[in-house]
Amino acid sequence: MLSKKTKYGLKALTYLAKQEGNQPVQISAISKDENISRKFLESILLTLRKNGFLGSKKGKLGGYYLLKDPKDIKMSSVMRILEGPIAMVPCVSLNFYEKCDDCPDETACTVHNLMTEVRDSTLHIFNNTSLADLIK
Amino acid sequence: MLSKKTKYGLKALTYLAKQEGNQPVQISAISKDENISRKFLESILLTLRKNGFLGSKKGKLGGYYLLKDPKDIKMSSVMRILEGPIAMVPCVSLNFYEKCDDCPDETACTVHNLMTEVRDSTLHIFNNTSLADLIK
DNA sequence: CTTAATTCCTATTATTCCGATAGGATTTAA
DNA sequence: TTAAATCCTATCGGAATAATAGGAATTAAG
Repeated sequence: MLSKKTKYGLKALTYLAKQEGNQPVQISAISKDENISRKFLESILLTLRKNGFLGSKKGKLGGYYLLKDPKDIKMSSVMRILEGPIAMVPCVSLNFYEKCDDCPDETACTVHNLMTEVRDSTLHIFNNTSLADLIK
Repeated sequence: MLSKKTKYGLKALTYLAKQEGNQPVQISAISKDENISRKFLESILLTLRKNGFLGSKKGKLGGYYLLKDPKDIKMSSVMRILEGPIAMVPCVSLNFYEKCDDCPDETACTVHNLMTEVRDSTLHIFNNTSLADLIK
C-alpha cells in the first residue's frame, strides 16, 4: 500500500508543477485545494525540500516551489524519498537491501525471485515517468 | 511491503509443491525447514485451506497437501487471499476498490493514473506466474 | 481402548508504524 | 512593528501486523 505521505507528496508536486511561473505557493493553498491535512503536508514538503526537490521562501508571501524542471523529476527518486524501497521485500531492494532472517539462500528463494520480477517492472515505470509526464 | 503472512504462505505453498506424491505434510516440518514460527504458520495454512488451495488431514500423521495442480495456482489469486489488493491504492484496485476521501475526480488524479500503470504491470506478472513456474 | 500426535479454532498480546497534531522559534513583507 | 509564513522537534492515538496461548476435536497405531 502506498502511504498517504507519498500520495500527498505526489499530489503536492503535481500541484506545484502545474503553476504558472515558479512563484512560491503556500502550504495552506495546497492543503486546501487538495484536501490534505495542513500540518501533515507541512512535514511532507519539508522532507521534499531537504531532499532537493523543493525550494522554500520563509516569511510573509513565502511558500514552496520546484527546484528542478518537472522533466527531471523521476518517479523513482520521489518514491524512494517518500515511500522508501520500491521492492516489496527488503532482500530484493536495490537501495534499501536487507537480508532475510529466514532464507539461507536468496537465489533459491521463490519469493525472492518472484519479487525481483515485480520490482523490475515497477522500477521500469518509475524510472521512465517524470513529473512532467504526470501532468500531460 | 509484502507481509510476512504472504511471504510465509508462498514459501509453504512452494514447499508443498516440491513434495513427491501428495502426502500430507505436517505444519511442524514446514515450520522447521523454512524457519517460520509454528503457530503463525498454522494460521496461514488454515486460511489457505479455507480458500480452497490446501486440503488437510487431521490427527496423527495428518498434515496439509495441495488440492490443485501447481500449474493451476496463479500468483494473483494467492496474493489476493493472503495480501489483499494488488494495487498500491484502493482507488485503483479491481477487487478491493474504495473511493478516496480527497480526490473529487479520479480520472484527473495523477497518482491514480500512475498507480494504474503499476497495477497493470504487476498484475500481468501475477496472472502469468503459477506455483509451478516458481519451482522451475 | 488408550495414547500420542496432529489439526482446528478463538482469543489475546506485543510491537511497530502511520497519520495526524501541538506549539513555539524563526524569518520576512508591508 | 506586526502579521503571515516556514521551520523544527516532539508526541499521541489508533490500526495493523506478527506472534502466542490454550484447549477442543480428530485419528493412527499399539
